[in-house]
Amino acid sequence: MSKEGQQSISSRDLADFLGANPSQIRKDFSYFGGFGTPGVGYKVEKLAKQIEKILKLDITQKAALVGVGNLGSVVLAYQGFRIYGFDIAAAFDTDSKKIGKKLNNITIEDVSNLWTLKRRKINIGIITVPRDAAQETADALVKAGVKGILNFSPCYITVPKKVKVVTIDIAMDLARLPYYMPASRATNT
Amino acid sequence: MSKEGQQSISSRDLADFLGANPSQIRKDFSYFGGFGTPGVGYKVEKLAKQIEKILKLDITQKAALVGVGNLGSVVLAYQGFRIYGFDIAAAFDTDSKKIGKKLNNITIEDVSNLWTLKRRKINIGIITVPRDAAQETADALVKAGVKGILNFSPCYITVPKKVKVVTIDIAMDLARLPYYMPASRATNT
DNA sequence: CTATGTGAATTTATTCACAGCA
DNA sequence: TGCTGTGAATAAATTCACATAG
Repeated sequence: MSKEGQQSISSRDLADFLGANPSQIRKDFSYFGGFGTPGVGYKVEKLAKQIEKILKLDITQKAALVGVGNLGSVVLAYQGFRIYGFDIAAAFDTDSKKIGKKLNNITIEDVSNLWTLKRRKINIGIITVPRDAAQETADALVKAGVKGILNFSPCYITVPKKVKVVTIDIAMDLARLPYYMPASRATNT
Repeated sequence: MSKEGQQSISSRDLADFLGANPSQIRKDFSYFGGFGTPGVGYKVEKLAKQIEKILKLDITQKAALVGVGNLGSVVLAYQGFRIYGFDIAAAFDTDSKKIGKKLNNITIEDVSNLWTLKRRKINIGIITVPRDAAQETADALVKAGVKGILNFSPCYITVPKKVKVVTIDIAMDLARLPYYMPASRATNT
């Protein structure tokens, strides 16, 4: 909107755009102080800046990726992570055939060197290992002093509460669609 | 658990495993009739079958993917979709250089042929086009008679309410982590 | 007038607590 | 005894409704 020269937007239009209720929009923003102008709406530029600040997308932190398999390689290659404040600065794997190889300018290291993260000021871990290895990887990352974990393995992992985990389980999302699809009634008969 | 020979599991253990509250587990299951045995728990096999049935993962439906770009190719290649009842049976794109090519045994077709979906009994659409094209793609899919849409574009799309949309926006999930990370305090000072 | 910000009302989700079954 | 299923109690999220600012 900013690029298109739009100056401001109302909670109603924002709600339409997002498929939500206008009150929801206003209430949510109000929790962070409220930055709209009565009678006008929200200044697009200002709103964007505020949201960036609230979500802390305005600062970049170094991250280490563990598990350079199929998914891991894709994540490593995906530069879009920078927008969200993640700078993938290191990659680890257990496979000796991969260790030492370079991918996207990052040399793959042995997971036994995870402990060096603290020293290297890397405090986000990205888990892209198979499910069975997810918990031990998380443990190692916590031991290495990371403060946040992005978990791509389809499982719940346990960490001390000072560490924040965000699990991204596409499979879980996928499984939602069939449930809502009316066509499935066909098998109920 | 079933593979490991475990016969049954209690709501407490299930809750621990998922990071939830036992009551939550029992309440949720009870909405679908309740299939546990007092004093014992839930029979693992039976539970799995029930959940499959509830989520309708036990039936497969044909799906068409639109947008064979980076993401689209990955999705097309990912056979794991079958588990969730999706059988990707067709792929479409606008790029004439891609049309006619084969990928994973599927010949890429011109999007202008989307209307053939109804005839081909394909009633799920998978959107992997750039954001700007997402809404028009959704419109075309609805016109072609799909009943469900899996939207990988980072935007809200509008469809008639008889059509169910599940949007998978990894970026949105990613953006959550920085917010919760304590280390970010560094910039607040 | 228009659209925000926010208490109050409402709705929805979660948790408690316990009767009753295996 | 151990654990489910479920009403009742509690907590949380959403929506209403309106006073108030531009």
